[in-house]
Amino acid sequence: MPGQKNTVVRIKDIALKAKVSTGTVDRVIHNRGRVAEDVKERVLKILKELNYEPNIMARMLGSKKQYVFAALLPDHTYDAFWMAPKLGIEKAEQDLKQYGVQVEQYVFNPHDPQDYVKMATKLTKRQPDGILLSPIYYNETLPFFEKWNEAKIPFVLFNTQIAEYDPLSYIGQDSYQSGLLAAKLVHYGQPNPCSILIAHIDEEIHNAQHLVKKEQGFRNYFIQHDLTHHYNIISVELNRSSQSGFIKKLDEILESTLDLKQIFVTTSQAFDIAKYLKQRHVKNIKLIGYDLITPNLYYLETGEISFLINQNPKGQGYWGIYQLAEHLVFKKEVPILKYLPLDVVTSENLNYFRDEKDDTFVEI
Amino acid sequence: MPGQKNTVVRIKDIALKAKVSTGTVDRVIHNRGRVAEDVKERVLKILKELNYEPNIMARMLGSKKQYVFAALLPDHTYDAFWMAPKLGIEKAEQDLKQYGVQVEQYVFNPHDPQDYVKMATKLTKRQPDGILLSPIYYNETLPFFEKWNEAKIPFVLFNTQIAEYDPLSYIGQDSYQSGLLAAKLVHYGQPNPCSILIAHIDEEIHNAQHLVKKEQGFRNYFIQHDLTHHYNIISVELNRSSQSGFIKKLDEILESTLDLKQIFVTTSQAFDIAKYLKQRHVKNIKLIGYDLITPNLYYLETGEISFLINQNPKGQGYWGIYQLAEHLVFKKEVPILKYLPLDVVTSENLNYFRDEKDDTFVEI
DNA sequence: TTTTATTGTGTGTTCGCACACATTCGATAT
DNA sequence: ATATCGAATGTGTGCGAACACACAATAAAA
Repeated sequence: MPGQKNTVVRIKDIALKAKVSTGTVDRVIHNRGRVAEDVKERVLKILKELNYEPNIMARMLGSKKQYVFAALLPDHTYDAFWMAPKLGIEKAEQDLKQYGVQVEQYVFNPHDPQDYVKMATKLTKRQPDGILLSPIYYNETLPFFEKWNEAKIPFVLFNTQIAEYDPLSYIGQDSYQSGLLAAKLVHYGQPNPCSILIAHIDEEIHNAQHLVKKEQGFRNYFIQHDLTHHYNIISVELNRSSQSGFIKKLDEILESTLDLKQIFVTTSQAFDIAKYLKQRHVKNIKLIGYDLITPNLYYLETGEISFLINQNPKGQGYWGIYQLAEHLVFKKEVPILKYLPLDVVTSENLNYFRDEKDDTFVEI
Repeated sequence: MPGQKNTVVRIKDIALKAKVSTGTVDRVIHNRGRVAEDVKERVLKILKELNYEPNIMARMLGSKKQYVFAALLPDHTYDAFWMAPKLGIEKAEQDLKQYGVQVEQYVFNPHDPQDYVKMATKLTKRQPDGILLSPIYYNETLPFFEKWNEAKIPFVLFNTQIAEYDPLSYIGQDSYQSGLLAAKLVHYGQPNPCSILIAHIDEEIHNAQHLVKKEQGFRNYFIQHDLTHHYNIISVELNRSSQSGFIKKLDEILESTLDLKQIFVTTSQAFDIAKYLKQRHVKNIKLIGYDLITPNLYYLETGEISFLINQNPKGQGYWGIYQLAEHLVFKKEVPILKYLPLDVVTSENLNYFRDEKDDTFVEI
């Protein structure tokens, strides 16, 4: 690499060349003022000339600045899905501990918007240096975005995207694209005409917008590939609050749709349909769902579920916190939008995706 | 987490508690000797008790030790596959630069064992602190393993595994498992009886052992699922050195196997079969292959290739170097065997796996 | 016994940066 | 003219670990 000095440039070197003290250079670098305009110019010029890059190690060591990040996320005792982000957040905290990063978790009842607001308020009072949240309540969230913008506290969204305000970044999946992917898998496994069911289960828990996009993607695959006249795609919203209602509804669909060959579950509750199919001894209907939660994995192993699309929830938590650190601690630029890979998981490659011990292996 | 102190433990704290000086603690930590046995025990105990973890920043700053790693890998101009590991290695070098890590690449002509030995010799002369290599020539490699063991230079293998000697770790995929995965995909897309072709192309370039394991995994899937009487699985070795011979062989197979519905290509040359199928206007044969190289991606987009299994070659390079750093720089324990995830790639989720810019997103 | 290794232990300096504090200098006010 | 103030600049210390060195105590060799 041309022009690249192999001797590392230090503040001292800059000071020497600019004929000032290190203190002055320091003031210029951190823009702390109290430097004559001409001197500042001179130092800035040399800084650029020598391509000065601060030594991160020394910087960290010197300033004992502590960073407090706050994470706002649903309580995993209500929905097991949220266990993974929590683990990711904690892993990130562990990795970043030595850089003075500390993460406080604010968990709320995902069924209760009031609780969401309450915890968000509490979090805001704490005045953290950065915020990570899954903004599952749209309207309730917006006022906080304004507050945080005013207070210049960067926030990162995960799992649920709200595009109206500009977060530092969004970490999650492209729901539309994941619908397309699911459709591809369905189509690949079912090349002949048939009926396909899209099932949204317990939609009010996760943000409904996700599910809509998944369905759009799914349906558009068939439109784009000019397959609409071969496939009869129906969609249904199911609710598990009443177990008998849930089963009755499914019974109805199966009775009225004799050529039903595939079910695409847009949430992580595929296992409930799998259970139903097993009970009814239905063998010829294939199932695709989301998320590697335990009951899903069981049916993936037994074959009731063909594929699970991994939303990498642990990674969402991990990278969310990591983004904040990249921005605040390492002062790097971070991408505004970051979609995580859409992992196709079967019982054959499951091992590499499930959360084993401290596995940090990864795609780069 | 119970028992977790939130105050960071320093050498000073250990020294205080053990009623010795920091120098003594330092000697114990680095096992430099010159410490009375009983004192050593005491310090060690307290070290463990307080769960001491050295401050990386301070460690790096204090010792300006530079690490030289050497990477031995095939020249990507002979086989595009090797571009990705190279990029991964360079990315790791970039990430680790600030910790004083420097990587030297030794590239060889993958068709020439002599060149392999020549570069390995050159590398060995350099006496690097750590070595990363893809040992594609078994016999030629063993003597070097001995030399490196003697010189106590840790080495990491990637892509090709040699189990006889004990490397610091192996980074790559589980070929057998990837065969199973491919079989699952084939079976899912072709539930009805048919013939299936396993094609090994240009096998002498990559290590043949890989391909054998892939085939084993593939065939065993059908055995395990008691499907052998439904499927006729044939395998063939193709060589592209003669284009006409390549085509002739395929013509023969297609003529003699009328119910051929799926082809599983165990190498990254699926695109060549795809090209053939397109030329012959064969529409009803599905194709599964490996690796996201450009020609494969083209046929993945156009639909000739159904799935590609991503071997994550960039990740192999990246994590290989990273493992060395974990061991030598960060003094962490590293897993001996590290299998990278088996990614199922279609045109719908391709974007998240192909190497875009600086993407560092990942599963954790 | 004195000298010389050997072992055990403590002290001090260094790394590059951040930040608190000290100093200089000129301008204005008294 | 001298005190006062504030802007501009310099100096000094600490962060935590690594490592060189100093010194003490003891053991071995003279």
